[in-house]
Amino acid sequence: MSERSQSPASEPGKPPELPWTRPRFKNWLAVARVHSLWAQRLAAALVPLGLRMAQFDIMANLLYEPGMTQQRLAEKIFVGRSNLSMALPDLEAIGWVRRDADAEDRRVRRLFLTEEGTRITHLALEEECKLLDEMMDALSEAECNQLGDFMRRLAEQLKQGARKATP
Amino acid sequence: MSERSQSPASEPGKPPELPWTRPRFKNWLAVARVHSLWAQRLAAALVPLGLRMAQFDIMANLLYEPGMTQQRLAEKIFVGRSNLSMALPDLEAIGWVRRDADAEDRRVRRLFLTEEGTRITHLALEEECKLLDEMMDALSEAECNQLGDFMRRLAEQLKQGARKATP
DNA sequence: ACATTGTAGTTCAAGATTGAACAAAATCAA
DNA sequence: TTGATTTTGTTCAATCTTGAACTACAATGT
Repeated sequence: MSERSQSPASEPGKPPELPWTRPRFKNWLAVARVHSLWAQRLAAALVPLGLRMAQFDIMANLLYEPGMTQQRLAEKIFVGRSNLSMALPDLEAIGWVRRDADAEDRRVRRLFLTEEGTRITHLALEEECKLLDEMMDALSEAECNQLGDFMRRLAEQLKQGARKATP
Repeated sequence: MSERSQSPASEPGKPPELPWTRPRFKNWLAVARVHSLWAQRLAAALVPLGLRMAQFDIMANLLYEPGMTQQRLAEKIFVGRSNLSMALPDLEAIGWVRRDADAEDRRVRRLFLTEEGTRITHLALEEECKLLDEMMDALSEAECNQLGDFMRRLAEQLKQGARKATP
């Protein structure tokens, strides 16, 4: 397993080696850069729809899985529960999201898109797909799938490590 | 070029197709997920050093390229100039960063890590590399390099598109 | 020289995001 | 039942981030 072939850990005495020469570091940097660029482009594309990124994230996930609790949604979009407690009232006020009481568990609020919310979310997803197609034209279909494969493996590995750190 | 093979754009009348079935969409989602997971893990690893992510981003870049102007640094880390105007005084007060006047251009402030700032940044980079090695063990060296290649191509493509949109 | 234009950095107000402390409801253990 | 624990969501204060308006300086054109 753990090859650790690319880790010339800094030895005592010598000046610590900078990581920018290491392939893993450089390659991961490229991931971070694309993510940032993408976030900017997407956010700009959503402005005409009056949507902010955080709102889009919420609404897209509600379209995909209606009736989620806030707890579950927060986990899915990697955000604190308090975040949703702050954001959802706004989306409710705009009229894009409904929060229904749960019959079984009175603590829970079930989240749904309204009709208008659904419409906007579809529009936003269309914009995202346009941008995505533009960007992904740089890769063949096989390469794109490989990218996905790599990323799913990295996510798996990260979650493993998290389990190890929090037993 | 532009194949656009994976875009079944929603036709009028039919219910719009959800993008989660599309390979490009799913694969990109995996990228976003890994990025979020990574950000969380890294932020947690920096807490013991008393560093926040935004600060680490600044300091790592100053270690890599000392003497940058705020303008240039802002571009490199994809934040607004005002962001740095807010963050840098804190780093100065802590004593991790210096802002020197430029002899040639009196508008400019040249940014440098202090000795202590350099030390902390090296420690933080070591932590990052540890996490990175842990995560990247999921990929072979060749796969890791392929990932980097894909990402650099995506970044290039995105910047192309940005030029088209802002001529 | 002087006016115009462009660039570097700051300030400020508005909006996001977070963690900690909290209340309400459910669950579990006697 | 009662009491302890866990889970769900909210509130609040602190921190982050941003865009627009602003100051100060530099570069350019005439």
